Amino acid sequence: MAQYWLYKTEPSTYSFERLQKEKSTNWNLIRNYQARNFLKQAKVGDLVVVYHSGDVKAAVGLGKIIREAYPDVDPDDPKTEWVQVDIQYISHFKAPVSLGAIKADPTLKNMLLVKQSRLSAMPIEKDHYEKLVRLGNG
DNA sequence: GCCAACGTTGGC
DNA sequence: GCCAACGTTGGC
Repeated sequence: MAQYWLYKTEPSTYSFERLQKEKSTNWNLIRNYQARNFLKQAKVGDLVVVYHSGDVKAAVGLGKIIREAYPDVDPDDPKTEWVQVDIQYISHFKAPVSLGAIKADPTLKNMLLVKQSRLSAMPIEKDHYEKLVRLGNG
């Protein structure tokens, strides 16, 4: 059974548009233990909601895991076992789901995204995933 | 092992 | 630009 994740990115660093153009990418440079532990749990076929932080502040579309966690060696910190996963572009939402809309939704406002704003990779419940897709695709 | 100081992320 | 919420670092 597929799991559902929300991965955050700063679009000036790596945008969802760039993922669309490249079709797939390695999701790397996660340097937070909690987020890394979630990356390690990702399985091929899991679905990922991509969220743009910064100026955009909205869930922008969907991707899926195509390669499970493998080493992401940090030259400045080679002894720590950071990991990356590969993700494939699926689709843009017809309309991005803004943080405001997420906070306004009684179910979605309980997501870790809202409660723990610094976390860059996190699990989301199936209900949350489905609600986000519904809001994004109308 | 504790905790104060500092750094980072991300929303406002 | 500021600040809240964390995470990390380093002195003790």
